Amino acid sequence: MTTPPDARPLRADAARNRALLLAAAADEFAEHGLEASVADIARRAGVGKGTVFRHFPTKDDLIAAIVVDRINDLRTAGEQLLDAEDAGAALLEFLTIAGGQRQQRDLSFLMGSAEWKPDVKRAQAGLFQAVEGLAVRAREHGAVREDVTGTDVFLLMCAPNYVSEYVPNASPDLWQRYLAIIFDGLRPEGAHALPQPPPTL
Amino acid sequence: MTTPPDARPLRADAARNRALLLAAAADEFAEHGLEASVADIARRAGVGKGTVFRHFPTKDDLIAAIVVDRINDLRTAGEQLLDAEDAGAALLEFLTIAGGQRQQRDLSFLMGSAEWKPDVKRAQAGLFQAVEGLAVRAREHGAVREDVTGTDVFLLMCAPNYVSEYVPNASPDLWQRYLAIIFDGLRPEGAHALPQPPPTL
DNA sequence: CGATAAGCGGACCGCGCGGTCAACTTGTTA
DNA sequence: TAACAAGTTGACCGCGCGGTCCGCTTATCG
Repeated sequence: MTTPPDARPLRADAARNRALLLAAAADEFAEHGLEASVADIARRAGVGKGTVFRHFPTKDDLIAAIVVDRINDLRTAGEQLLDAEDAGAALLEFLTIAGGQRQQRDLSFLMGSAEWKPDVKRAQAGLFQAVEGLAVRAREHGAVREDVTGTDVFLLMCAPNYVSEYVPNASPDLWQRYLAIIFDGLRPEGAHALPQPPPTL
Repeated sequence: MTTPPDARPLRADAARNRALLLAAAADEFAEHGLEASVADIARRAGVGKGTVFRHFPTKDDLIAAIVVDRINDLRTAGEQLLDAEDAGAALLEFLTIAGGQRQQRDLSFLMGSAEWKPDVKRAQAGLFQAVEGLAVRAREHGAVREDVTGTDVFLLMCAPNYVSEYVPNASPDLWQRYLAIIFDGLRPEGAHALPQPPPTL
C-alpha cells in the first residue's frame, strides 16, 4: 500500500491488529462520526489504546489510512470499467459502486477534501484520473452532455449519499434514486446551458 | 419568533447582544464549523461567555436558533414565489435563493436533520410545505418530471452547496453550476425511470 | 433620581479527549 | 530454547471544551 521503501515486514500479530483497528475505526466512524474517540475504537478492536498510536501516530493518520483505502478500492473498480463496451453504462455503474460503499458523510467528504498530506493527495489523483477517463469516454460516446467535465463527475460522485442521508428510516438504497436523477441531469437530452464554468482541481 | 406566550420584553441592550451573538455565531460556524468554541463566539460578539449561556442555555440551543432563522428566511422566500406565473421558473429561483444563502456544510445538514426539538421541527415543517407547494405547481406546469415529489426537491435543495464545497478556491457561485445540472435532472425531457420509490419524511 | 431587578462578565469546575511512556509480553530467528 | 527486538498495555498528563455562579453594572420606571 503506502509503504515507502523502508519496507520492514510487520510482525504477524501486529499486522492482524492493524487490520482489526482499521475495521473497528471504520465502523466506529460510521456510527458516531469522526468525533468517535480513539479509546472507543481501541476497545472495539480489542486492543489497548497505546496500540492505536503505535500504528497511527495521530488520530488524523488513522483517518487518512481509511480514506486512502476507500479511495484505492474505488479507483480499482473504476479502472476495471475503463474498457467496458458501453461507456455510458460503465460510468453509471461506477457511480453506483461509489454510492454502494456504505459511507458516512464526513468520510465521504474527506475523500474529496483538498487539505491532505501528500500520500492521500496521490491516491486522490489516481482516483480522479480513473473518473476522468470514464467521464471522457462517456462523453465521446454521447452518453453525457458536452459541457460536463471529469471534474464535475468527480464532485458529483458522493452527492447521492449526502442527499439520502437526511432521511431518518430510509431504505439503504435510497441514494440510487438521487443518483438516477443526477445522472439524468448529466445526459445530453434536454440539457440547458450551464451558468458557471467548470472548476479545476 | 419562537416566543411562547411568556412574552416578557427583552431589555434593549439584551436584545442587541442577542442579535450580535447570533451573527457572530453564524460567522464563526461558517469559518470553523460547528466545533467553533463558545468562548470564541463570545469574543467575536464582544460579550462575556456568561452572556452566551444566558441567552442560549446550551450550545445546541444557539445552533438551533440559527437554524430556525435560516429556515424561516427560506420559507418566507418560498411562500412569496408560490403565486408566480411560471411555476417552473419559480422553483428554480427558489432553489437559487436556497443556494445563495452562504451556508456551511454542517449547518445546511442540520436544516434538514431529523433529530431536533419540537420548535425546530415546526419550522422545518413550514419550509417543507412551501417547497412541496412549489414542486407540485412546477410538476402540474410540466416543468418537472412526473415521478419527482416535493420531498425529493426538499432533499436535493442543499446538494449543490455540498458539491461545490469540495473545490478549494472555487468561485463563490460555483454551486449554480451544480444546481443547473441537478435541475436538468428534474426536468421531464429525457427522464429515465427511477429505481427507488420516493421517501417520506 | 433612586430603587430594583434584569442583564453581564469572567474566574472557575469537571470531564473527556488526544497523546505519552515505561514496564511488561510475545513473535521471531539462529 | 534462549535471547532479543518488536509489539502491547493502561495508567497518566495537559489541554480546551461546555457549562456554572456570584459579585458587579445598568436599563427601566415610578
